[in-house]
Amino acid sequence: MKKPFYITSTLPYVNGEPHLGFATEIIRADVLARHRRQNDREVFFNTGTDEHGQKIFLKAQELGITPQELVDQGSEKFKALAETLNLGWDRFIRTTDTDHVAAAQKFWTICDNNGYIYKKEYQTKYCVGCELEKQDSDLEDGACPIHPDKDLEIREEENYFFKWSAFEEQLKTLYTEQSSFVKPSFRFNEIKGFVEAGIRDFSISRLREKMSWGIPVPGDEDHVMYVWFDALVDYISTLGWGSDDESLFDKFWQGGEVVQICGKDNLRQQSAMWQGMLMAAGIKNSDKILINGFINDADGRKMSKSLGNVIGPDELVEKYGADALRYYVLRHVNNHEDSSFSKEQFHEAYMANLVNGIGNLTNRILQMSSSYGVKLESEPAVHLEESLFHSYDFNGEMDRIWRMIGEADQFITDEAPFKKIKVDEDAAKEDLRYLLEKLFVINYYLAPIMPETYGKIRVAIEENQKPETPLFPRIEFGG
RNA sequence: CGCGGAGUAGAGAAAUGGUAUCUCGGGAGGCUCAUAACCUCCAGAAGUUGGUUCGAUUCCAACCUCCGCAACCA
Repeated sequence: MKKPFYITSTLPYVNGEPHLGFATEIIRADVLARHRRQNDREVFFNTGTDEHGQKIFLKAQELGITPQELVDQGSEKFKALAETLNLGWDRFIRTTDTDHVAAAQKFWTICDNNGYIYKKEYQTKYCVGCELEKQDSDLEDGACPIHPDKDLEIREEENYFFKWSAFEEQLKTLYTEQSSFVKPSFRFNEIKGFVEAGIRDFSISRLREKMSWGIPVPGDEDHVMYVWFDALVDYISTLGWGSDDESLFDKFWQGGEVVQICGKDNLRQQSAMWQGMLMAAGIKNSDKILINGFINDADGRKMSKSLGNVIGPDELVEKYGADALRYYVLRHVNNHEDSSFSKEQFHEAYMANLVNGIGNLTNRILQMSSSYGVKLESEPAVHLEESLFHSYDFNGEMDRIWRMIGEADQFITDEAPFKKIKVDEDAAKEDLRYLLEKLFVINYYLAPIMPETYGKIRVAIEENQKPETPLFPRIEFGG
């Protein structure tokens, strides 16, 4: 019996547009889910939206709508990715879902009962110019960058704190025992260094009178939970943890292999904060945290609205199709490092590897096999264990598959069955049988990556007919 | 001396203590099954300065340049 496989993306904060970075994260999660299913494992693939907190609260005020209306609209944009990117998740959880709210409160209560939550005075820095609290990271030279001439007010309030520092040793032990807990290793080193430097308890509540858009703290009506404490619990609440039926939680979290994928900005939250929270609640830790890099523009600058250099997944999918974007983020977005992105690069990769690569190869093989009357008699063996997706090497697996495509192209040139057919029909047919088998195998490996293309090639082989319309049509570059 | 990462053909990437590989782009040729696709060949690269070594792109040191993080962030 193979171990069940649990994969979750982060829950993007609903106050934003889906961008290429998140598209990469969730496509990779989807590919892993499909790949593990292909390997006969039971899979639970989780995603959703993170919907509480101050930013939502303020934005809703600004728009003159309720926070609930705002998050209802926002979560639809992320839900739509299922169709845009062809994703097959098992649950799209919203942190405003009633079962999640109940689970988050239960999680709080357990941590509290175990002695890991306490109340303490908390100092905040408040800029009277902005009329907002400021984090240290918002400040420049200890002053608000927008109002550097105004002094910051120090305000005190009582907050609940999570006793994260109690888990410093346990976290170190976790990192020692699970030697590849965080991938890649340089990110693992980063978080180890962070924890070894000493961790501080963090605030996990906000005063309701100041910011009411959060999950109520159990037993204290004056406070709501800080958004991170609530949101991270989604990874288990989605499985029914804390509900009447914990069977999915037992199967996929307790009894399964738990993999989380996130961007590098989430390293700390996923691999240290959340792990500490799990320890506090007495729940098993995750098994692996995969950390992606960022996607920047062609000049290496962060994509942002203010720079006007944002390229969204929607426009790419509209022009090139979901499979093309899925292909691109797996092969040309670096497994771990930051990557640059431009429409030119994308177009180039599409033309070279999809149009001229797998698309053209499919046509040349099926053109010959159908006209020579050679059909695939039986399905060849596929060695699924060779896939590098087992070890989360997206780029490597893609290169491996495209090497096979190149070999098939070269075989056609070298053996020239289109010439042979005139002088040695049997030999030519033998070549075609080999090529059909090769195409079948390649296609099998492509299945988790490009589900739509996989289906088309499968039909083409079965019917022994080249696709009526090209798998990947030639497209003029523009826009 | 806050912590960390990265510098490889025109562009993007990879591997490696001993001939530096791949993709795109440039040049030449071949082929005609294929979506002007495919195949072959050619030109073109290790930031700087030292050190270790028979030999360094690889290991070490310094410097230069770029980029993250520093408790909100894919």
